[in-house]
Amino acid sequence: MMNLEKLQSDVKEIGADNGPDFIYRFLLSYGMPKATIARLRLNITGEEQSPVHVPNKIYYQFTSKSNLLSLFNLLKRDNLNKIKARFICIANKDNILAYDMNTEETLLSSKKELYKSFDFFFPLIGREKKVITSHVTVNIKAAERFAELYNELVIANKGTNDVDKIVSNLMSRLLFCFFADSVGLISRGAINKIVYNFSEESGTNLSYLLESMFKAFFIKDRNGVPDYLMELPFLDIHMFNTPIELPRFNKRTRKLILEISELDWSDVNPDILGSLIQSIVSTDKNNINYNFTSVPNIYKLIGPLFLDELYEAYESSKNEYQECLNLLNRISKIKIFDPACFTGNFLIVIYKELKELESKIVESMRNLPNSKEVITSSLNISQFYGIEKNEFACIVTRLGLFFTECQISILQNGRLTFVDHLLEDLNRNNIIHGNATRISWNDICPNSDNEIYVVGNPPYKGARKQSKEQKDDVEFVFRNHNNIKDMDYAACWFYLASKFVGNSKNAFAFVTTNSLTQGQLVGLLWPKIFDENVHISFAHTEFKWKNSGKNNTAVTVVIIGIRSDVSPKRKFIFTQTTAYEVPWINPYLTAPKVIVKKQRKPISNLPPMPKGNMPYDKGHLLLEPHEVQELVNQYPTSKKFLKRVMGSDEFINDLERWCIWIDDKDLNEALLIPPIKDRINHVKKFRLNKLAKPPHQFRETNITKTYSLIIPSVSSERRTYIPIGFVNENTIITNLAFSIYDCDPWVFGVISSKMHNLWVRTVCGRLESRIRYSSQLGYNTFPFPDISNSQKESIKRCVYDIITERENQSEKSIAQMYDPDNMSEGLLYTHMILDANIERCYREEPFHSDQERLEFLFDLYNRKGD
DNA sequence: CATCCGACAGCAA
DNA sequence: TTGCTGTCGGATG
Repeated sequence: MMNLEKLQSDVKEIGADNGPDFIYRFLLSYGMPKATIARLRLNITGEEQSPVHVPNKIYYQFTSKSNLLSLFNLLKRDNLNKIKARFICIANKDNILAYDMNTEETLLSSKKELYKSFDFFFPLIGREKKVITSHVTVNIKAAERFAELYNELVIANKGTNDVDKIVSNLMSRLLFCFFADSVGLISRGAINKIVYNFSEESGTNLSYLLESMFKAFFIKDRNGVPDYLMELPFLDIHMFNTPIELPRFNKRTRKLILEISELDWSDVNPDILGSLIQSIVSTDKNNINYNFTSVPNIYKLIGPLFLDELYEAYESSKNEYQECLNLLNRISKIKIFDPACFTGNFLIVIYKELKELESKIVESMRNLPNSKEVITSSLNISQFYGIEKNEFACIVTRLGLFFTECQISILQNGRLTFVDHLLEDLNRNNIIHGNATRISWNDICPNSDNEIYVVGNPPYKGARKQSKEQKDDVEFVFRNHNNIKDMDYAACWFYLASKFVGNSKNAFAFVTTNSLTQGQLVGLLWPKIFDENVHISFAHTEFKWKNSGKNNTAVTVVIIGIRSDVSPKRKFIFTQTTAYEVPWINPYLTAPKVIVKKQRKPISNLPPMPKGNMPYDKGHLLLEPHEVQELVNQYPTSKKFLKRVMGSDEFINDLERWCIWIDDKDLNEALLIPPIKDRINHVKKFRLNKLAKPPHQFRETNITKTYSLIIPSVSSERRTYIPIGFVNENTIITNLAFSIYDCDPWVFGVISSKMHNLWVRTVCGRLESRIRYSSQLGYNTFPFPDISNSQKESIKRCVYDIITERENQSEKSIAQMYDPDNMSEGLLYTHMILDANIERCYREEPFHSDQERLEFLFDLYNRKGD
């Protein structure tokens, strides 16, 4: 067992020393044998940049380049999977980027501070579970205390009008005070001291004390400021310049304030700040989910959008004084605009990044022999624009940017200088409180000749889950279009941003739900976007949402970057481990140039595929096996009115479920059975004013005479084939599966085929990443040639073979038979034969890859559409 | 009439 | 708490 404390202190020492032996000493502390390290050293050919590689453990490359993320993207172009290592690391003189191939986490740190995240590399010493480092716990503690204070105040002031408003007003002023305290805008520890000394322990006069404190900041001539507040400076901050109503305090809330003010607020990590605020405002009732974007995800977005390019420009111009000056000038004019900024994570991270680039340029210039004048930084927070609907979050963004500016100033000058200048920046305020779907973006961030980059993570909300207000917003944004009621809320931002960057050299990129790149949304939204003369410039394919908050939202996201057609750039599709250049990126975030729209009827010669029957019953027409037992035992005649039902779950996992199924002519007889009558009454109640269909029946009453095909609408994406099957006339298929009634067996063959499965995976929607079969999108659009009877016969034989093969293992459920890790050879073989038969319907020459199959299908689809 | 979706939902390990 | 995998209902075209 390794001594973790020693490990951490070793990493700290190695990072601080930062000699040329960094990686070797690093590996040594993580328990790598001395012999291995000696061997690694031998491999070095003298080139500074040759990588250090311990197979299956770590791959480390040193670089002289300053932007590690760009280099990481570059490395992805050769596919990280080819490098056999758990950790991929890139480092330059000061910083290190590490990527964990298993957990897909990215760590970006200075070498000096690497010890704070030393647990990131625990897998190297055989520990998977991470411990939380003290550095992080302090910040989380601050966040939790702050949220606790908020909640306690709301409880303590219950009954007061506008409690939330009053409390959040106070919270923003307190947040300001704690930050101001940490950067020395107020003398350090002053807030804690004043509250401790001059308020009653019971908290009764704290409200009054704080009021006087806030007032004191705004009295320029200090007239009327009580002696005990004289150490507070005059700070002309417009957004706090109006008196506010304060909540009542008690012993507990006073104590919390004291505790919070004792914590160190000097580390404005936007990630932490975001989690802090999210925990406070995420209980919001106006149906907006507040989520902050993690720092690694922000980097995924800003790199390809503009940062990589700026760094390239820097690398190529750092030896030319004039070119450096031009670049500085360019940076000082860039505008960054987040129209859904929440607590400003994007803006703060980008501000820091640009500031760092700027200082690198300045440093390069100073070192040039012909360096003339003294160059100083000119990038400032008034180049950062934002819109945020939540007022509190909006204020936090302003404060976050301002204090980041203060911190950088302290870092560069050793102390806080030009305070008036800084305050002026804060007062200029380009962070607007408002609804981004309603106000003109151009008024907030005026288009000019200079570059504007729009970034962010706009709120997602599916069409059926939007509030009335959000629905109206969508209607308003797309007021010039028809057929827009199924838009996701986030689509508003994509459309408005496309209008904003169209025909300019501006560009935008958003983190967003993968729903926008799938299923019906593709056909609904993207043609409208492309009409604005823009195209997808880069994309990061889907990954699971993650941030450092407590409860991670269950959602799968993508990153999409969009540019105007007048200023195209090289196009890249990124995955977690690769980056490849493509000539074109479609809304599915793949390369072929195609958009598949919903079809009412099959475009090929295939029978119609309706959805199954929907109970629409709040469960009252459905019965579990034990309920059937009880019912039949008590009322044997009820047997006549019971049928098996099958949705996806029942079919795939071999579950038994029953329903009440009554022909109209038998209704009176059925009503004689009290439990059935009872159930029907419940359904009647539920359907009141909703549905005309009589309450003893499902909403649809389709039934087969012979056999019907069942196709699950949602199923696991891990299976090679979407399992489908036949059911007889005694089974009712529910709305959770599709069906083809009285289905000819050769159709089973078409739907089971690899060709069809590929098509469905590509053009249908998903539930997160699950397969979501749909008839209008995947079946009706499927291009399949007209085939002869003899072709149908041979497909039929393949189908019978598959069915026989399934019967041979009938003790298993479909899920077990099609378990991707455990499919029987027989079943695999019969499917393979079927695939070959189906593919011969398209052409004689065999297909060599799925890529080729898809391209062939898209081509056929495009031609069928004509 | 009948569909496609969910900043998901619910269960098991 | 994480991993796995499909419910349910209804506004919408």
